[in-house]
Amino acid sequence: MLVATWNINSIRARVDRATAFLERTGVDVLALQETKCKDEQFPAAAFESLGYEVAHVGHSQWNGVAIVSRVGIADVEVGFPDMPTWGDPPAAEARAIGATCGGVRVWSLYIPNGREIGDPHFTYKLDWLARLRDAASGWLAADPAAQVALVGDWNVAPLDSDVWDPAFFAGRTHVTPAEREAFAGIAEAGYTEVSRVHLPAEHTYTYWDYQQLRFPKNMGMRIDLTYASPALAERVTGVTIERNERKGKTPSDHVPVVLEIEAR
DNA sequence: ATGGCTCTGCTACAGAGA
Repeated sequence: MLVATWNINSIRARVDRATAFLERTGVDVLALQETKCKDEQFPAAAFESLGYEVAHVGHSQWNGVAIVSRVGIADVEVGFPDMPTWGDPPAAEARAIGATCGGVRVWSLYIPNGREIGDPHFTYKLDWLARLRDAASGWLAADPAAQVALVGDWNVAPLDSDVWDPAFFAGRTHVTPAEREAFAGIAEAGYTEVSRVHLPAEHTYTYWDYQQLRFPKNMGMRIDLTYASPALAERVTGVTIERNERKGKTPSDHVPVVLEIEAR
């Protein structure tokens, strides 16, 4: 089974890319982030005509996460337990959706950006990751053999070698010790970040800014990552970063990351 | 690939992204 994650940066602007990607790769489960639309605006028919089912949550032009699956999509859950809220009045944002697909509990996650160090959004980001750690820890406590994939845009570069120039990021978000510790909390809860296990090379990126010719110069970041529960991690036989999806006309600034999972 | 940002709502620009 193939499970992929992709920050698509508007599903309406790139639905043709997404469907072409599914047809080309045969991915069974695709987790999307930054769909940037409301539920009724999501182009579900384009996926359904290819034999996929869709679960989506989106409230506005911001955020939005989805799971697209051709191996079932059961027990859809919008948001995880005790997920932090944002705004005034406080409300749950469309940043997490879970579903059981082909026997794997897949979570499509869009971790808050944080904006600037010290910004309330930065505190929100750290809190969001801490609550996710607690939820993920609970899932393993309830079932140590759980098949759980936490995939998405984490907005954290765990290592200095995950960004094109650590000096550029000094004083910026995504690389601070606080963010990296919050990200590591998921590992401390028992999960393995499987993309690095299979793709350990430094300067392996999943995102390149649209500005300043960052992609042709390969000045990117590795922020689209996958935590797998112990029982799932041992079934992951390979990971692929679909770098070519950053090329061509109107790409997303992120590319898909594909996990190959062996059958049980 | 041969270039120096893009999406949304809205219709002028502002907010957000990272």
